[in-house]
Amino acid sequence: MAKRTRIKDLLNTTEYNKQVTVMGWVRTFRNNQFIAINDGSSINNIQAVVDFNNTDETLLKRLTTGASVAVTGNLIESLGKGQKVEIKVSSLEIIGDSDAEKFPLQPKKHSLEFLREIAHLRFRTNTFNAVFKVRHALAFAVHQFFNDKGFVYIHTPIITASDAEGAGEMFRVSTFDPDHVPRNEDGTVNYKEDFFGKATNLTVSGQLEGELAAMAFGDVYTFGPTFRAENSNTTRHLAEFWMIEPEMAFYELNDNMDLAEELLKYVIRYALDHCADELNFLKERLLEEEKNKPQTERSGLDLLSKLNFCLDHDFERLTYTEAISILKSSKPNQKKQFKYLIDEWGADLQSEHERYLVEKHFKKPVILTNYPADIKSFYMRSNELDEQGRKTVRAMDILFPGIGEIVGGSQREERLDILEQRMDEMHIPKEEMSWYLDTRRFGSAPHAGFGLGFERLVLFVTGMTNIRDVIPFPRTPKNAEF
RNA sequence: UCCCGAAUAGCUCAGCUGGUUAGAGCAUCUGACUGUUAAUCAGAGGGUCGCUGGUUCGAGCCCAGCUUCGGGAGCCA
Repeated sequence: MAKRTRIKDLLNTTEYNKQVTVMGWVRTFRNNQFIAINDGSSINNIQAVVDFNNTDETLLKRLTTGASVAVTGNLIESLGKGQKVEIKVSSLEIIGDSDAEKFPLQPKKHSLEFLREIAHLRFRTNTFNAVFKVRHALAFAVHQFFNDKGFVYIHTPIITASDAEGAGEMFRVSTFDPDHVPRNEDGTVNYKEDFFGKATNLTVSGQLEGELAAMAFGDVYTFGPTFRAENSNTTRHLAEFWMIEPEMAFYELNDNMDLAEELLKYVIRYALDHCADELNFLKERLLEEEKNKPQTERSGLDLLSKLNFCLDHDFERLTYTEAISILKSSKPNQKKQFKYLIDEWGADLQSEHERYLVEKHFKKPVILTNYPADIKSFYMRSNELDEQGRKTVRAMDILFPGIGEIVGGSQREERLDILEQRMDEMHIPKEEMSWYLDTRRFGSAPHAGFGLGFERLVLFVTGMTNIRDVIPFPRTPKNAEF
């Protein structure tokens, strides 16, 4: 094809009176002469002006919303207000027609629910253009952050045989014909006949494999798709989501927290620096949205202020025990406004409690640490019993306003005997995990890591409120379209 | 999975106490206009009221079940 110039470059230029060719999709065609063209390079359109008196009428009729076009013409300073530059069209070609009666996107506001039903076309809207640009920038920033720090990007397997991670329900991977599953004499499924010769699943976490690599490279991370077959129907859960999981040798819990906070601030700053147009658009969009909400439900800060606030303040760090005592004496607990009242140490925190801490009490991101051992995973590093004889582990959760848990991590238990004891207590089969325990048998070392839910990060940075709107093709219970 | 709510034109919604031919804005189409910014003006077309069953002389409206969607909870990232 002929060379094209990206609209983004033209919008920023001051070099007028030069011949340019632009290819993109028609957003609107106004007044029989003004084509707003978008090619995805910018959230902003370029205006191409057609001389309708000297243009074939049937050609003009084909300038419908969604059609792809190539226009060539002189780039000039715009004669109208609202844009700096425009193209005075000398040649116009419709590359692909778009039947106006059938094309579902109109030059007007659509509900996110409707756009979710046409996720294959929603890329063509301003909102999703912005969201997925920011998503890209964040992903890129993650790699840059770790690469600059000398971390090794490890590709952990997507198909796994281990089912001991306990991170959630798993999707089975099998080539069996579901109508003719081979069985053993006792009626159980004979997985020896299956593709891998054993029962296999889609991964729920790359952590255990990450630990293996960390015991050689020191600092590693994974960034890949993760699958949970939980029947979760919320604005914060996906059956297929992307997770970033760094794992660092010779790290303790504090080092782990430092890294997580640094990472989050780095990628947020990167988005602010590289997606100014997009974030500004999303900010305005959010303000518009909130106009229809009662005062009490509006967020105090606009999107950009919220992100900057996050960069300018240290995350609040406190232990589970400290959190319980704050919650115990909190107003909603005293006035019995919590659905689940806090009375005893050891209870798991409900999201209403997490929200109270983050959104009401501290009003900033919070890192909770040292949870009761009973409510956490087997691999987390045990602390000494506290003065009251209570057992905690070196876990940390980072809670973000409006999102809840965005990071979950811990220092890992590096002592073989204690790890094995914990596995026994929690009925985790040690035989199947022998490869994992080898890390503790041979040159064990203190290490730590965490998982960052990528879509939850994108939610926070874009200000979107439903996780289905920050991944191109969301997979949720009863939904695997496209 | 549980609780709450919703489903009416392509989209966003209205539809009274159950009563004649189900409405509006936007979009679309036709025409006019021609420096517009979600252009404007005039006109036209467009409906199995989510599905199944029930109550009733009569159901978009009431009842039951189902489906899908939204919000919240749980599980978590």
